[in-house]
Amino acid sequence: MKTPLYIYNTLSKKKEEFMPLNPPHVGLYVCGPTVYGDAHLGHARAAISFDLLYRYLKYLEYKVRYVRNITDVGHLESNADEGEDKVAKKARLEQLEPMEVVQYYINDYHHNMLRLNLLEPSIEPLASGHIIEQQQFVDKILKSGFAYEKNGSIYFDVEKYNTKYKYGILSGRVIEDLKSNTRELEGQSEKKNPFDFALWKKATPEHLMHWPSEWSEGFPGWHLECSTMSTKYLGKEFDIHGGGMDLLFPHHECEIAQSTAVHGKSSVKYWMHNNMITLNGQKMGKSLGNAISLSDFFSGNHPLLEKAYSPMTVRFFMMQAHYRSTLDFSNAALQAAEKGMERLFRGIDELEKINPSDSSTVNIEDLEEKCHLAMNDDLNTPILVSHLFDGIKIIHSILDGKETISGPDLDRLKALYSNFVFGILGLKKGNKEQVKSDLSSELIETILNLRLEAKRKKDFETSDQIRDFLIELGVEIKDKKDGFEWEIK
RNA sequence: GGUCGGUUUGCCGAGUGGCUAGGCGCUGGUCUGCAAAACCAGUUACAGCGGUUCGAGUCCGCUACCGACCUCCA
Repeated sequence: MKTPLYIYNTLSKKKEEFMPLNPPHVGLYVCGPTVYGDAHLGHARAAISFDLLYRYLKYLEYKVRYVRNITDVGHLESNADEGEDKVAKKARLEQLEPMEVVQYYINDYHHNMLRLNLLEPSIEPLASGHIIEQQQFVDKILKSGFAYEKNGSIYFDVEKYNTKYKYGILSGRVIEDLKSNTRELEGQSEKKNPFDFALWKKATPEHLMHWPSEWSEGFPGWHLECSTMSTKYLGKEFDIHGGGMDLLFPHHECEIAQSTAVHGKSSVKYWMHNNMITLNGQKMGKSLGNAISLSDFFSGNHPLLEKAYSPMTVRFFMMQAHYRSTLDFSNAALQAAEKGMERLFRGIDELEKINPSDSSTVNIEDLEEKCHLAMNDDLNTPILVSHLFDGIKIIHSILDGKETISGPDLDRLKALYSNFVFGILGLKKGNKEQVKSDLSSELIETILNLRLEAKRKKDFETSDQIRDFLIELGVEIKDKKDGFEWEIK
């Protein structure tokens, strides 16, 4: 690769050249979902953003270990230290075992991620499976002196930490501001400061999920699981930590504090954050009640949806925007993406019809270089997509006889689309091709041949009747010069 | 209130100070028995005001509006 990969590091607020700690190995950790509700468009944004990164790193021939966790405990509601565990709450409401709730939503998440054509992470650890490790981590923080015990709960001492290190390096927050701004809520008297966060929390009697420890029967704090599991599987120092921008503070800031307290420095070299999906300009979020689930998108079963959108439409929609920009949901935008993607796929299909010439009048190498440049510039997929559409114009020009392409260049162009569209953007074609191979497709073609015959005999009444009949059944007919093509709508 | 980000052509959405992003839509054309589909062409905007510069969506300042985080969130 002529140009190196640059990625935006939230820590430095700059695009930095990506240089792995131990090439060709790359450690990538991404905050996955808290499994207490249906996977929604926001989950898809994060997952797809980092799936893109994962795919591109692999394309660049890095050996990537991709860890994406699942939060199934320790994630509290309303207040990080006093609220009720989200999973436990759901379980109580639905009279289910907590792990039953967890399993249900993990299945839902996996199912939807698979439909979005996400590659599976190398490791997908559950917080509940790492209680011992988290307790050990708490122990280390206690030994480092940056935590204190109160009534069986362990809290991180942010103020003390701030005297030796600096709290707030990622979010740009300063502790003095936090002192004046952190909202005072009731029942926080256990903590020295309101911005201290729980590492281990003693369980109240109604709390369903708890484990024994030397401090109390309790459960780990939310921020702890990511510090524990990322360093367990990727080492004390690793390359990339990703997640949604909404996790930047306090979650990721606390992770940095925890790791630094134990290891003396932050574990993460590059912090990457995807931006939010908005709905009418407002963040789409579970807690705001305006999140549309992925299942709804795929079925079209939601008052705000004018129709069903395929997983690939959703994926392409996101690829047309940069991962660090907010992306506003609308039916118009989704439908525009759907049509654009169809045009892209049609163009790629046309590739197979090209006959190579002795020489090229088109510059495929240049196109390829532009695609790489776009991706190397902090994964600029909108620019990449624009180049891919330029390539589609080239394909049509060749088929029109306006341009020529040599055999090697044709292979190169095919490889380009295969690599970038299917490999890196992670798009895949629908199942229309499958339909074409079975009996019904043969029937459709037989009927269309009869129509063609009628047209030749200028029996337009019959041919139009057949056309109306098939359109009624959802078959789209595309008349060509000497024949026809068709598609299931 | 504090911190940070945004305001781009009808819509979505990129833009590294100087030459057309791209998609959708729209208009015209090609093809066609008609239509549809497809393809081709056209469609030059950068919230406001001031400044820096030979030259500014692009840098600086101010104003207006919108949003994110500061509480769980992808």
